[in-house]
Amino acid sequence: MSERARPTHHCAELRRAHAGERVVLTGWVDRVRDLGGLLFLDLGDYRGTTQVVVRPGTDAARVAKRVGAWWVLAIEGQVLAREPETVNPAVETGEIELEAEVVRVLSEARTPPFPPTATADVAEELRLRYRYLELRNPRLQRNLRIRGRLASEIRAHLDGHGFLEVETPFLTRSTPEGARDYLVPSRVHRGRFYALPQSPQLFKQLLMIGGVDRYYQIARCFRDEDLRADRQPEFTQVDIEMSFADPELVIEITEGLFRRALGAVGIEVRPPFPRFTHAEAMDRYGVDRPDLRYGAAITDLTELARNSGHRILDSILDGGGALRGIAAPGCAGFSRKRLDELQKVAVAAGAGGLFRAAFRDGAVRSPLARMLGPDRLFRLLEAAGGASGDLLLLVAGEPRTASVALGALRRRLATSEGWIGKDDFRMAWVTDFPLFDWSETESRLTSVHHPFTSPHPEDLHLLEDEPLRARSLAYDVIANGYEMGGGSIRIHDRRTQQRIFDALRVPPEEARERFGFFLEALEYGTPPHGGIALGFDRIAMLAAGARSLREVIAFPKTTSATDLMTGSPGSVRTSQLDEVGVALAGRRRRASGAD
RNA sequence: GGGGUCGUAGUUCAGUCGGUCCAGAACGCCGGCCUGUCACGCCGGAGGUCGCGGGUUCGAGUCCCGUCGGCCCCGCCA
Repeated sequence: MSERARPTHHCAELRRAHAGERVVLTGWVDRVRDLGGLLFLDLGDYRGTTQVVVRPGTDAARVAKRVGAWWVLAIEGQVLAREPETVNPAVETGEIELEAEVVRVLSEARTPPFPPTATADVAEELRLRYRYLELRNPRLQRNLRIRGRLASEIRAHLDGHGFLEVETPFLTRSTPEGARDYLVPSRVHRGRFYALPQSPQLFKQLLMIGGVDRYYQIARCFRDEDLRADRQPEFTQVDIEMSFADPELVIEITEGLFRRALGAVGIEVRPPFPRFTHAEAMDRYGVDRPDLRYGAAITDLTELARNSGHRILDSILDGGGALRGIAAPGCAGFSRKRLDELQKVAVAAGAGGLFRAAFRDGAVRSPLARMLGPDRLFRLLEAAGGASGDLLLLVAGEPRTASVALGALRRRLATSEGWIGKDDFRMAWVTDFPLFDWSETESRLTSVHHPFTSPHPEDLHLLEDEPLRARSLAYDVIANGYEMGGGSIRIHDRRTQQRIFDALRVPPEEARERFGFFLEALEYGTPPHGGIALGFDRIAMLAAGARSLREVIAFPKTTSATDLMTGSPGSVRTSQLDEVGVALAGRRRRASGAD
C-alpha cells in the first residue's frame, strides 16, 4: 500500500487509453455524490476534474464517507473505462473513472464562505477578503496564466533584441512633479524618508549614462492617488530604455513586443500600428487615446455651415468657433428621451449645446432644418461620412471643446449601441504631444509627460516665449481606447534640462536638492536615449478581456487602497513609530489605532 | 475632495404605504434514507447585531441624520 502523495497524472489527464493503469491523483474534492452504497466524488484542480468511484464496504469508502468539499485528497486506484450508458460526454475525462483503493486525506477543509468555482454573483468585498479562495476560480486561473505568459514572452522578445534586465531600487527619493509618493520613514536617519518609485525613470536614464545601452525591467511602481477600475496604487510597468534611439526604433521594438506577446495569448495585432499626432487625435476623436474599434470620427464642418442664417450658429462661427460633428450610424430613429440623454452627455463634457439631424428615407428631421435647409444638412451628413439612417450630432464652439464633447458622445454611443465587436483589438500610436500644459490650480506650466522629455527639435525656440505651443518627442501606445504605455526621447544635455526646469519654474535650489545627482550625471557624457514604459496590468487586462485590473492581479487592492485579506494598511505599535522617529498628528493618533 | 450605487441567514436575494414579518426563499451546511450518480434524489433540522450609531414614531429592515465598508464616475493620476 503506497503512502505516496505525488500524483502520477493530473485531474484532467486520464482518458480511455489509460484504462487498466494504476494511478494516483491528487486534488480538491469538488463534489461528493453519496448514493448510500456507491459513492462518487469529483476530484479536481484548475485543469479539470476526474470522477472517482468508491465501492461500499471498502477501506476507501470508510474514509470517503467523511470527506467534504475542498478537502485535499490523494487517491490511488485503477482507471476504469466506463460502461457506455455511464459515460459523461460533458466532461473531458468522462469516458473513464478512477476506482478508489486508497483514499488519503492530505488536508481537511472548512466549508468556504462562498463556492470558489462559482463566484460570479458573490460580493467582491467577500471575494477580496478570501482572495486565496477566489484564485481557485477558473476565470482567475486563466487570467493569471495569460499574465504570466505575457511576461515571459515580453522577456523573450526583449532578451532577443539585446536588452538587459536590471533591477532598480524601491527605496529611493521623492521627486517633484507627478503623483503623490508613498513614503517610507528612515530609522537610521530620523526625520528623513525614502519614497517608493512612481517609475524607475531616473534610474533607467542613469543606466544609459552607465553604459547599459539596452535596459528593461518588469518593474513595480507606486502612486498614492485615488483609484479606478484601471488604476491600482501599486502596478507593474514594462520599463524599456535604449541609447542612440529615435522614436522609430522605440516604436519598432514595442510593436514587435505587442505582436509577439499578444499573439501568444491569441490576439493578433499587425504592425505597423496607425499613428496620429496628438492634435489629430484630439480633433478627430476628442481624446488623446482614441478607440479605433469603431468609426464615427469627428469631422470639422465649419466651412460648410457658415452664413447659415441661424443666429446662434453664425455668431459662434463668426467669433472664431467651429462646427464639428459625428454621424452616428443607424441612430436616426432615436427617441426624444435618448436625444435628451445625449444632450446631457455633451453638456457635461463642456459643449454649450447639441444640434442634431436625423436622416431617414431621403428626408431629414432637425431643429436646424428651417434655417439651414435640407440640402445643406445633407451636405453636412455627407462630409461627416454618414448615410441615410444616421443621426448627425453637431457641436458648435471652441474647436477643441467641440471635439472633446463629440468624443464623449462617440464613446457613449459605442457602448449603448454595441459598436464594439467582442474580439476587436486595435492599437495605435499618438505622437507629438505638447511638452507642457497649464495648471490652473498651480498657476504654472506642468509637464504633459515628465520633465525629462525632449522637446521637439523644431520647437526648441518656443520654450521661453510660447512654451504651450512646443511639442515634445513623446509618444503613447494605445489599445481599444486605453493608454497602454508612453515614452519619449529624453533630454541628454544639461542646458536643455535647465531650460525645462526654468519653464516649469522649478526653483534651482530645489532641482539641485532633489535631483542634483541626475543633473550632474548628465554632464559626464550622456548618450542620446529614449524609451517607453508599458502598463503591464492593463495589457494583461485587455488580453484577458477583463474590465478591471483586479481581475489580473493576484492580490489587488480596493478602490480605497486597502487589502481586505491582510487588512493593510494596518496600525503599528507606538514603539515602532518611535523607532522611525514618527509621531502622529494629535487628533489622528487615536483614530489610526496606534497603541 | 465631490457625485452615484449597494449593504437583510454561510452565500445570492425577496421583504409593498411604517403595523400577523417574535423577518422569508433558493443554494449551501447538519442529520436520516438511498448501489451508476455526475447540479444525484427524497425526508427532516439548525442557522439573523436587517453594516454601525443616533433620531422621528405607540411601533422602524422600511422614514430622517450621521458614520463605516465594497463598487462605478468626476477631480487627481508628470
